[in-house]
Amino acid sequence: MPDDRWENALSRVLELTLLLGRDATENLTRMGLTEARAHLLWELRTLAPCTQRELATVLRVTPRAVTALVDGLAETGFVTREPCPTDRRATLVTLTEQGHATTQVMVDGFRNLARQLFTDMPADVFDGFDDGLIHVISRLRTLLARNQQEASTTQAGH
Amino acid sequence: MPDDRWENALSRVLELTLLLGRDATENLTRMGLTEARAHLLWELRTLAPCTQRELATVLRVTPRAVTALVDGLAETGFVTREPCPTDRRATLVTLTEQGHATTQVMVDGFRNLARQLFTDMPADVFDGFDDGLIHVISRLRTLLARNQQEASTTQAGH
DNA sequence: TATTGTTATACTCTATAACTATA
DNA sequence: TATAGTTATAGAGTATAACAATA
Repeated sequence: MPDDRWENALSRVLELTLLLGRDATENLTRMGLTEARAHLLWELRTLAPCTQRELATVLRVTPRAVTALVDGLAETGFVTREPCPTDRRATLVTLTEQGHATTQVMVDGFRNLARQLFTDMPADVFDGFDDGLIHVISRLRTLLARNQQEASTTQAGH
Repeated sequence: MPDDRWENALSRVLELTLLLGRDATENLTRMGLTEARAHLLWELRTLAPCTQRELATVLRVTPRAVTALVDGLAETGFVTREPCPTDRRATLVTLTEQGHATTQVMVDGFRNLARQLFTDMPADVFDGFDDGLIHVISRLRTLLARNQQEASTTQAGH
């Protein structure tokens, strides 16, 4: 198989990420959310109530960034902070009623998008698409793990 | 087909975008680039020399943002500004030698990634994956165009 | 001692608005 | 008048470092 076809496919993947990002930003803006805050809310949907430390880990940002994001989400009424009963250093972030309603809108939007993207895709194409996704994600995970390893050995070398 | 499979596929697409972003950020950081600056450089690869106005249009950001990005890229030696010979208001952004070398590294990385992602994907799976991408991108374009239209009519209604 | 979250500070990206120079 | 790019200003997101409270 010529490399051209692979490069075209990867170009399409990148275009897809651009278009999805554009769609998401538009919809989130209408809900009064940014992508970073929506990402936190999305994780909270399954993790709440959870500590800011946990959020920092799953979002792959610093605790400082979580403080800022939770500040914003609390000011706009999506979440509240509560003291953690078992660890007085920690605070638990929970969804308000508005926060629950908003994550539900996000879930509905997600399902709706899935339906609109795939509803009239031929079954055999869908199967190949899904298998391809699994394959590509697996490859990418391997690559990232390898980079991670290289980075840490490089650091150790200093 | 049950909606579950569509939702799982969309989840995988989102995961893929996350992983690709992580990989890109890591590689770009090593080159002394951010994603925004790399995006501008990537467009410059085919457009240079071009005006900042053109860059603002293709990057979908304001002229002000382009000024800031070009400032940063010029300071770090990737691009230079030159007066536009046909329009004295405009400036042409061109790639320096370092800029050319860097975009070449980016292209090589892109090709390398395509190879690593698809090299041992069965041909029939690849075909389905690629067809699926085309289908999904087409749907998404339609959706975005519809949202765009709604937004402008809503605005006109005021 | 290690961990949780904060304050202090700074950098990048982006936007709007007002302005200059040019078309 | 309209356009290209800038300055001024502001807000969001993120990072590092120093610190307080707690484990």
